[in-house]
Amino acid sequence: MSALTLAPRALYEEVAELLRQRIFARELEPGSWIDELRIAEELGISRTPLREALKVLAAEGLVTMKVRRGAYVTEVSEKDLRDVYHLLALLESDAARVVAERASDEELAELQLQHAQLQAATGDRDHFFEINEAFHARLLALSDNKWRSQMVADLRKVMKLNRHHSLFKQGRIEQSLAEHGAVLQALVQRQPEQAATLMRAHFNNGLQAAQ
Amino acid sequence: MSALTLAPRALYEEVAELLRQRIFARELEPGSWIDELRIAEELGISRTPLREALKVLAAEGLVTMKVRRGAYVTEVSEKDLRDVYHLLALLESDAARVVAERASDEELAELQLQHAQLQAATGDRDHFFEINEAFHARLLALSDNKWRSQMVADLRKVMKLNRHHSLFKQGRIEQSLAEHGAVLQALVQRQPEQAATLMRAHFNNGLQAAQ
DNA sequence: ATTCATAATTATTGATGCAAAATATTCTAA
DNA sequence: TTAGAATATTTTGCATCAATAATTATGAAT
Repeated sequence: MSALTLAPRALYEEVAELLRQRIFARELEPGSWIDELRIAEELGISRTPLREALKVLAAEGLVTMKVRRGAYVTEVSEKDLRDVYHLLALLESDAARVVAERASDEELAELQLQHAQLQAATGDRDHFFEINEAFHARLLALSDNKWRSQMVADLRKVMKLNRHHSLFKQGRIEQSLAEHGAVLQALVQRQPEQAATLMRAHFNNGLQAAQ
Repeated sequence: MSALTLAPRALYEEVAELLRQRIFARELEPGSWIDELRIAEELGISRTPLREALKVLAAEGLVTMKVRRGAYVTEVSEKDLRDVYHLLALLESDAARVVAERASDEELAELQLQHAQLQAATGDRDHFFEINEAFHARLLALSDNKWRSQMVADLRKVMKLNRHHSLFKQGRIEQSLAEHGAVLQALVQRQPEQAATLMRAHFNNGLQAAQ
């Protein structure tokens, strides 16, 4: 990949990203033990940067460290998923409230553009999912609180760990699009409480669909 | 400490905790570079567990890693502090709402006991601070969402990084105690929205005092 | 005297090696 | 045949070592 040479990251960062992808792709299954030696050999690296990467993932909640037992892919229970959705609803609805209050007209127009792209992507599930994430990420960025953005990013990673992922359900895509549209309308009309309420509902519906 | 032998942790965990204390004690100042070699020698350990500890602290937000430049103690700006307080208000007020709805009478009685201890500690600033933290931690635990507890714990660490700490201000202790009492009353009277509102006010006042 | 280039020093990053601990296996005894 | 103990193997965790990158200092040229 050419990006690696252009934006040089430390090896442990690269490894952390690769492990994330393997975890989300279920190549590393929740509950399973992560064989340091095997992966280090496979990647042609030493255990040192791999161990540092595992500690980063542990802080994100994707893996769980056990003393003298090594690293395990975190298992996300039904209750965990409910708890995570609860927090995402809380944090992102608050973000929507802030954006409705403080974003510029240009920034809101940008969100509308992204929503239009989302509308055009209902046919391609993976593409829809990608743009959907970008929309939420942009809203977060507009709410201008890097700590919240970081927390939401971590929670979303945990959410993706669970096999019952809302957007995987039939019919959820259309409903999700409609809910996004409603939130967007509230944002554009500068109705903070309405935007927050609709965003909360969006997550509650997502949780319903995931169960 | 005898606890260390009873609950054996990995060395990097011990080191992480020690670094946290040094950071909070301002022995390591915000913005300053962390000399790995020096600290490793000082502690009589190798740099490997120290580096792993630094990555844990980086994930918590206490230190910032720069590529090929090592670790720096995070500098918390005024805006950062406002943003962190905003999130703490959001998360802990929600926790108060949940506790008012779902905690058992015994659990609420336990909180009342802690509040009584807080009342008795207004003379000793450090002691008051300690019990205050325990009260908030207990409330969080009762709200039964480990992801929120983890996030709040991380945010509180960042908050403690800032030199303008609300409880350091004169007169804030008495006000803080009164606000705690009001929250507790709402909890005992099972008024979720009132508890949430009062908790939000508690944090907003804390932020005012910190500036 | 100042600026640019080169060299030297310093510190981070990654690899390798070793010891301790935990688990699995095998052997013996009941 | 099964249970328990001892041994062997596997794997983590820490230390040491090597290499790469960055910064600073020194020297030369304009």
